[in-house]
Amino acid sequence: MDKINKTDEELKYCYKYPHPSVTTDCVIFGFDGTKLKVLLVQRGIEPYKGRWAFPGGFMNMDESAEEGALRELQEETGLEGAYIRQFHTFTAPQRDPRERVITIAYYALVRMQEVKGSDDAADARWFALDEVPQLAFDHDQILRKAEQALRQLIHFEPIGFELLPEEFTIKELQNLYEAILDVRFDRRNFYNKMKRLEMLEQMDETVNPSQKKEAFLFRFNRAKYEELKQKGFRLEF
Amino acid sequence: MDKINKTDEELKYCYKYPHPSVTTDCVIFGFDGTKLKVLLVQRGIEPYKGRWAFPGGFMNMDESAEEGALRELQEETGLEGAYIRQFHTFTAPQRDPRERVITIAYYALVRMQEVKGSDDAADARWFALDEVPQLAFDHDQILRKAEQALRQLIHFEPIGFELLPEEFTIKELQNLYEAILDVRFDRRNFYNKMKRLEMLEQMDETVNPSQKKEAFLFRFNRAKYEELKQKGFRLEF
DNA sequence: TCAAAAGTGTTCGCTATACACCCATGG
DNA sequence: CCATGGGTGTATAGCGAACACTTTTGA
Repeated sequence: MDKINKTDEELKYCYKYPHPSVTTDCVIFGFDGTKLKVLLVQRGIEPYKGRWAFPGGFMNMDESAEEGALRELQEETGLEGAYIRQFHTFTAPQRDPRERVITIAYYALVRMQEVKGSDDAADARWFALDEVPQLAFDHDQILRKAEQALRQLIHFEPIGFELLPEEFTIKELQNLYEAILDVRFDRRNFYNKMKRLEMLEQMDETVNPSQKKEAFLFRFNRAKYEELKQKGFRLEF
Repeated sequence: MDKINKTDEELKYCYKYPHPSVTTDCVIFGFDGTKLKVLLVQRGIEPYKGRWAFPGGFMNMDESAEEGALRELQEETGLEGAYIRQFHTFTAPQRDPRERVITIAYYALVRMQEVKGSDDAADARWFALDEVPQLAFDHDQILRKAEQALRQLIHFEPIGFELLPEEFTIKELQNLYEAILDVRFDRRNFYNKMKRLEMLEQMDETVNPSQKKEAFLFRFNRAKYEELKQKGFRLEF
């Protein structure tokens, strides 16, 4: 169960009662314009060597869990100050076969375009949500909980801000909502709703590659959103 | 900062790197028919001796955080198998002046009537939400976060089940929703909405003490609720 | 010239909201 | 007999859901 004595190592941090190790793990969500994706890293060591897992690591004693998660995220993706959110702490006694480890799990919403070493890196890769392989440890469970949490948050916050590029088409926005909520919307109703809400600002540029017809680009009107939210409004679908 | 050497104690649990202590704390919500309340205990020892705080304690190495929280809850209130839910883990490095302690926070929804040693116990007392004094540690912050989490959950789950007695009046149900969401509803619209949803089962008994007119008692029709939920329905206000 | 994608309405039914009336009870 | 609280109904505005027409462009 718990290894009290580790042979031939320096064991200089001693306590009267046993303490678990504490890690942070980060489910990094991205959006490619069509599908929701997560960034996984392949484990190079046992246990679960070769399996994919979420990036994460031990929390330092002089940082909060959030600071730790942001540090790990920076190390993995190069992103500074990404949008992250704590959603659950996983504590099953046997979740790590080596010793007692609890993990404080965060999810991050990032723009895939801004993440270095994307699709082709050997040890870090984006996976579409429906193509995620079996993961290390209890990370399957962590992913399910992260999806749930994301689905909840979207009812209260305009998450699109963080996952989409500055400028995007209405169709991309709709794809995003459909991917997160796993539903289908009527194209025209979605458009009408967005227009009524007045949260989108239409750009002059209409460029859109590789389609039949050119599409307008939009950007979020964050000020307008904050104003609506203040008045007790909630973004709902 | 971190005490590596505690004098004249047995320090038999040793690690290569420092480990934080891990506790669970539980925000226990109750409802008296009018106001939302929380159960606090008064600290008998330093630090923060005399201050009120949420019940909680160290997580054992052979139990999950949830089991730990349930155990603490049972010890404090005598309640078995209460409805609890993890909502956040608090990790600020200095949140405990003695040593590094992180706490996994839960809230519990209980029926005040079923909790022993209620309003008059010396070291445990119910406080209305707007009468909570300044708390120990970072528990003020924990309370705010718990309220937020409760307010979120009420949009997706019929929390009334857990906080109200088996039988209740419509007015009590309305008071509960108003207390949690901090809004006011029109009495007649609330009644109509409940009627349309068909989630309430009217009892024959109409007893209601100390009022001008007798009021009907209702109970939740849990089966009906589950059925609606299955069809993608969400309880909203 | 045809298929596919995008911009823009219109209609209808339901629900949220505002509001009114009657009944019972205790002072 | 009136003030208070509780049960029940009705009218209206606005939103969600279903649905249609036009335009552009590449094959």
